[in-house]
Amino acid sequence: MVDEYVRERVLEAADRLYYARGIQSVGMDELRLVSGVSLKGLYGVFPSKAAIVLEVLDRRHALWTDGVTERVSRETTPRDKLLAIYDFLADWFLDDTFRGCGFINAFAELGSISPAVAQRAREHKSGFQDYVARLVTAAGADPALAPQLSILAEGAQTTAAIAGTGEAAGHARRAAGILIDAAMPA
Amino acid sequence: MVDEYVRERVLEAADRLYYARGIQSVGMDELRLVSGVSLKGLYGVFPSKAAIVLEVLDRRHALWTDGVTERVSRETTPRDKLLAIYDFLADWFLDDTFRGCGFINAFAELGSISPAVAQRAREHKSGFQDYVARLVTAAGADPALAPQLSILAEGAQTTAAIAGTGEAAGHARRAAGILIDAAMPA
DNA sequence: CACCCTAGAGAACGAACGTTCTCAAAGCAA
DNA sequence: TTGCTTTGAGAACGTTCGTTCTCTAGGGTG
Repeated sequence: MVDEYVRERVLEAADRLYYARGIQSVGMDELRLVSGVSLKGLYGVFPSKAAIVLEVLDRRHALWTDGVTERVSRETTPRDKLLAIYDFLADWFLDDTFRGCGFINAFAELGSISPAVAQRAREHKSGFQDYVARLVTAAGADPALAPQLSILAEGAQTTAAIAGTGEAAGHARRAAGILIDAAMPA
Repeated sequence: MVDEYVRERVLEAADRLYYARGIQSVGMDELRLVSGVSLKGLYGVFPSKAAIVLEVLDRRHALWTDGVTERVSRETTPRDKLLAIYDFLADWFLDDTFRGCGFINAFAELGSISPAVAQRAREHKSGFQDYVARLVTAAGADPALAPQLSILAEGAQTTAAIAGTGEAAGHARRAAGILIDAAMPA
């Protein structure tokens, strides 16, 4: 299907632009320019900018989930799997396109005026929290560890974004190690 | 000075509107309506919307700093002072106007297109991190504890904002207690 | 009362936005 | 070639924004 190819080109360009500069700061004309798809083409495949935004978020959620699970799966022990989350973050923070969590950014920008955007952000975050909770359960640790590790990951992302440096990943990783040790059975 | 009164009325209304709905979503006309200051009056006291945004951020930084230090000062032991940060957050999260950290939100919305906004966000965060570091030093704990506690506070704010609930404060507080114990001399 | 200065209401302006429309070029079928 | 359909470039439309301008009403001062 040629439509699928056009869709992907648009979504890839939209994700890059929206993430780098904010959603409201990027107009349809610039998306046309960068994606190479004419305005008529854009509106032939998507009904509106709002629909593109939601699909971009869905796509980004899938990329994030794949990236984290892939990195975690490379470790063998339950403890290392939990810590791998912060290794994944460390790598991400070094990417010079890194500008924080796209869902936090989208929520900050549109969460209060677009219920659909707010819902995607909530689903993204609760999905991650559930994933961490499953890793914690598999590790046989106190379930209370899960939200603590999630909050550390969350805080590392915004701290790194605003500071413009990646150190937060290491700080969060060390804190996670201590919390894991405190929550794991001897 | 009557100008000072007008300024404060404008800044208070702007802060409330920008925080609740995002900066770009609030026009000067609505600010006129809510503040009760005419457009001519607005532009008589502020040169532009961008200037209002920066002053709103400065004002919000002062309010945050005052609120945290006041809450911390009510505790006596170094350990309780550190934990008081999360008690302050817990109260804030219960406020039904709570919508996350205004600096994270402003950074997400404008950080990449307004260097001045990005700078205020960085200054706000590094100011808080320095404050936590001073409390950690006063407690005689390992300095590495400071960024860990800052990241927990950061993560609690965004987690609470997106989830729409305040539980994150308690989770962060419990994690902080464990990290403090691990970093304090016996 | 007459005068002047101020200040508010709101029109006006130029730019930018999301979305739709026009029109000419291009591809394809016969 | 001729005719039909599709497509892209970009003009156009209606709205909204930040900012400025106009005009008028009101209030203080002589």
